[in-house]
Amino acid sequence: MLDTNFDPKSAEARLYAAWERAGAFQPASDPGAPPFAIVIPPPNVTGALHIGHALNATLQDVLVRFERLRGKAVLWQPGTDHAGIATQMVVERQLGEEGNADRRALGREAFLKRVWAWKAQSGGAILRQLRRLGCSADWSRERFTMDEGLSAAVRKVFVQLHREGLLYRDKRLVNWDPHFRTAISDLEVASIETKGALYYFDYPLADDPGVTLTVATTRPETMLGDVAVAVHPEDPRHQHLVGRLLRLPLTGRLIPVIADAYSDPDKGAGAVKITPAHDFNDFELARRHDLPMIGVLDPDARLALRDNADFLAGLPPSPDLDEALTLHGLDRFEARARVVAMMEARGLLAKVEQHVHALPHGDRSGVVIEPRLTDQWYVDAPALARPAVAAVEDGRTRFHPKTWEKTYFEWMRNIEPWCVSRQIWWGHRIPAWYGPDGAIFVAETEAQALQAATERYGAPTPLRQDEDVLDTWFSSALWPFSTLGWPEQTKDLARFYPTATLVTAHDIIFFWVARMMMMGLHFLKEAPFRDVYIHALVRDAKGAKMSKSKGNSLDPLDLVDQYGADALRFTLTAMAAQGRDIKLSPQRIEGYRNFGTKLWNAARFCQMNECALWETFDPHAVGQPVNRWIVGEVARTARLVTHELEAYRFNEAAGALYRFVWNVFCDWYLELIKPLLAGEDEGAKVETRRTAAWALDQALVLAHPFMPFITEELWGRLAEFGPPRKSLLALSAWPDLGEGLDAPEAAEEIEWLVRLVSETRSMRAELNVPAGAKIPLLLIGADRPTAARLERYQDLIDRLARLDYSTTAEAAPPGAVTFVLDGATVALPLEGVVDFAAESDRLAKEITKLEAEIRKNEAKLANADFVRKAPEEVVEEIRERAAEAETAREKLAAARRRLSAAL
RNA sequence: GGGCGCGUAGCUCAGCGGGAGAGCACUACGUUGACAUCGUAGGGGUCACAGGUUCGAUCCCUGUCGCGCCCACCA
Repeated sequence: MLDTNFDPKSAEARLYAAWERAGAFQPASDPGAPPFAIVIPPPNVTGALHIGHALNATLQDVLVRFERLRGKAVLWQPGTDHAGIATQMVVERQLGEEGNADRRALGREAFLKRVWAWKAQSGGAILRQLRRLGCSADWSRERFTMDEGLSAAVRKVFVQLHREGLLYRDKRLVNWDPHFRTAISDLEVASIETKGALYYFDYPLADDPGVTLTVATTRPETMLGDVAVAVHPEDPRHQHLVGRLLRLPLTGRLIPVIADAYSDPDKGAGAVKITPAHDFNDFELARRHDLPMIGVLDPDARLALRDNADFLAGLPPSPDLDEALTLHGLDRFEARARVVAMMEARGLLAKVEQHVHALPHGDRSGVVIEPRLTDQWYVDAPALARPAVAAVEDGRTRFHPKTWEKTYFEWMRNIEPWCVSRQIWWGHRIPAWYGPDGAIFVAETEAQALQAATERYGAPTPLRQDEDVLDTWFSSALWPFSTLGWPEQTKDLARFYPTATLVTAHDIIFFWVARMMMMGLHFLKEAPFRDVYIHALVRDAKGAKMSKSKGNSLDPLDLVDQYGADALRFTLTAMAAQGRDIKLSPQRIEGYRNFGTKLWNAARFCQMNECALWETFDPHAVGQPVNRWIVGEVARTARLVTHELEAYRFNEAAGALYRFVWNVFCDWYLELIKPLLAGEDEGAKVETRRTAAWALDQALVLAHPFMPFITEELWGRLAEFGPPRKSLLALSAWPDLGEGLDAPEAAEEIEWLVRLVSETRSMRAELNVPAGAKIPLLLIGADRPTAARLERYQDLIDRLARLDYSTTAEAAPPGAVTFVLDGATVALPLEGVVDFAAESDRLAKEITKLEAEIRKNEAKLANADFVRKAPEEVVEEIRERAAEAETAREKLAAARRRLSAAL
């Protein structure tokens, strides 16, 4: 016998082990089974599960379990990401906390050993946590972005793109993170509103120091790298200065005034200083005007002046220059203050204004990003983006909800070259080697590079490998095919690529989805997935994105401990409506935990009543109306849940299931069959037991994707009294019930019954009839079939509505309260039990309500346009509604008259 | 500056052209042997505001106000 509660703590691990033992998570070997593959968005290998992962994984597991039950060969590919900067950051912090030398002092090899050790220690924890949620990924295929196979894929992609001219080395401005001392991509930069100051500097003319041109800057320290001042070509204020030379204060460099439309007469001082090595716009402008580029910051964003040949070139010695050189080695912000002071001392600081502007910050380091001129590797993203855009345009890949396609297009159509090299150590080392003359050899192995070098130099020549590693997202971009064995042409690759659905949050559409699309289309010629389901972000109370670094994340494992995995899963699924972010509350989870308990106790009831599954049970063959009705409801619910899941409306699917189990099966069906189960009619009893068992069984299957543990447990436990199960629930079959099971006449009958009971209960409660009091019920003016129904369900009605007896009658006795059901009047003789004056008031209120309804409907029907233009069935519906309201009003008015007479 | 989304019951949120919904919270009643993690009944909403389209608008369009997010060249 089942306990009154499901105990997740004792059951979850046991059930999970049973699934794994049965190989339930491996794709079906049946070659005829249609494939269905999902690759997991690989979490950071050293990370911990947060609520966003829980949502993401739950939705994938719902789909995967659903499709597995539908008989597909399902592969949920799990794995983890090495997460370059993030992981390196963690280990560097550890080194710091231990008081150890930093990574540079430690050396590359020793440092990497540390990271691998950390990975060995903490890596995989997050995947174990996913198991606790019930995730049915095929763990036997777990991959890691830096394992041997995936690394081979990375090298192959790098080399091939390079050979095709789609990957190249270039010297351009990059977003430089001075904290990590590495380049980062545009995407890893976040604009943050920052308070600063706008400084107005006067730059004197070289041959007429009395005349100055004022420029405004938020970054005074970069003036040391100025190479020009630009004014707008049509700005009358500065026309006469174009072509003349300014003497840059502090350094004495002679720089030209040039005309360029980039300069906005309305911004700042109307003339803008040009520092090509430290500003993206200035860089472009310098290219147009063939200006030199003078970098004045080192990798730590300190001023680099002393041994800086670019900076010193052509500068005559001077006391000013000597003073400027004292800034060497100063941090950029310190230098900023010093430069301002030096300019002020020379009377060249015109003014200072407070200024708020958006500054780029490293999303990991949080420091202000410094544009810096460096050599980096770039992927020709604009070229790769074109097919990726086309694939979504023509519907080969579809986003759900569709609105995200706009975001995708917007970014893809304006994409910039992707800087893929990183000056860190944890990651895929760039497979490029340099010869003594600077020649570059890109090859998948060092041996191949050396071979190429030998050919080039005519003799074996030592090469130096590129020190940098690749952007983490470079390997993630290959995930849908590298995990399947590519570049080998494996059976898995042939079977599961392209994958079916990608499930992810919108914050990584650019980082990941777009890049998988680019790489998948380029290397496999097919988009990596047919559907992209974008789910909500789980946010904190303030609506801020949850993240480990902010420390505002909830721990899903705590919630699992507290409520069970099923409750958390059902909650997340039920809240996963498209298009809105989720704010999670424990109360909500509690509510859905109770739903599990409800299902459990429904099963317990069935068990107590010996509702065992009958192997040859045919739902088409049941005869009792209540059984025919529930069979139809099961079929309807199965169709609905299927339909909603196919459309990725997880919340609708969960809602349909919830309503069926609680509001239909428990609230009504189980109550309605109690007399049958306790009755004398053996035939009806047997049929009802089998039907109840069948309906519950179907419900378990339908609920399994959402609540795998409790349903699997019930599936097993219920078999203790019936025929043995052929398989675990996880490997059973999804209901495929057509419309042949619908039983409209049975449904109408049962719904009438439900309304009669509900209305009667409502009446009793409203009139404060004590819950224990048994009262009679009289049905007046009923047609033959309705009267027959009353007779057929008399016992049931009496029980559910707590009646003394129920019967048909000619007329209501004088002292009776009444209500109207369909065409008939229901009378409850309550003389002496209720206050007739109060009842009269109640009737008056009801009548007023009905009159309002009648007026509304009649006004509609009187509107010729409505009758002419509205669809026939709508007009008909309003007519019926009006007629019903009118009958009800008449009956209630009559009742009120009787009541007055009785008083 | 550009874009996306949201303002519906006390709270968290569904719904989205034809009679306003759920969960929780609240009120009253209830140990009718599945379930008190429960049952029965109930209160509670000019569906942000203003225009428009329509026979009909919470739903579609426009605008306003409020809130959130993404993107954007640091004068």
